[in-house]
Amino acid sequence: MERRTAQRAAILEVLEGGRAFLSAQDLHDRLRSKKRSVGLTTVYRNLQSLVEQGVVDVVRTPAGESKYRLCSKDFHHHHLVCRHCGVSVEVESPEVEKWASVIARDHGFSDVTHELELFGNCTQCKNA
Amino acid sequence: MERRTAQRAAILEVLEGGRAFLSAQDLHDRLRSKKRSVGLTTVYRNLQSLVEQGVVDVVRTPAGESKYRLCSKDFHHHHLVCRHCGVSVEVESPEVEKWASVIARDHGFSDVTHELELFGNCTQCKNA
DNA sequence: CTATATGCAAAGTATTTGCAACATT
DNA sequence: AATGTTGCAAATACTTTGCATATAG
Repeated sequence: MERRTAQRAAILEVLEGGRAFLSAQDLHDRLRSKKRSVGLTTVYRNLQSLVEQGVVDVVRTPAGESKYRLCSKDFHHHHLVCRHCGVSVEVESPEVEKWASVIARDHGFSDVTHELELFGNCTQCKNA
Repeated sequence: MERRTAQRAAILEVLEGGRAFLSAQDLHDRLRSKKRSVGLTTVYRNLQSLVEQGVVDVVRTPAGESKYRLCSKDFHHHHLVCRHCGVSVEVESPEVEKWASVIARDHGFSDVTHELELFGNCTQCKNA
């Protein structure tokens, strides 16, 4: 995943277009409606490599689907994600980080990491 | 899922035996080695009903598998789970709850819920 | 006896892999 | 030309569903 290909560019273009978390399927659909179709397999492969590069973040929805979004790679953050449209905000949580390390120590666990995401309805989708 | 069946009893017996999160498959395997075999489908169906009753908690591992464990249904908590053996501790986090509601308000999101789990290596598995 | 639970086999998701054709460098 | 990339079809992993049979109440 180091060559410049039309598919990769198209994928990045869609990702750069919004702040919403999209599934591989969502991305595939959007590309198709923009007449820039890319195989679903290729979408998966590119997303995976973008995740490895730290350019894209993933959240697993409670329904068990992975959703991807372009993210700041420079600071540790979590997301507040809209259940309906997927828009999201990057949020920091110094107090959570601190809490987590205290808990880890108290129970003698090492190498403790945490998974934290907030899900809600954004201002636009309040009704839905 | 309201009748007393041998299968349901066997499943509960295994769940009551430990503090580890088990996948449906794990449970199915343990039942088989105890000579109390239960169909995998039945394991899934019972787990699902136990989850609905609030008796069992689920965590989705980063690998995308659902794991189940008997849990206190009376208070909101999260889990500190060992990546190797699955043992886990229920932990409370008043500061996280508070933080989450502030974030939600600040961004105008409503009905905000959160998914939070801590993963690490327990004392027994430090080496592994 | 009746309704619910079981369990096999088959279907359904979400994602990954094999591999030949293809495009980038 | 050489190697990385694509995309279809097939494989995988987990979970759910259809349906006939068994069983609790």
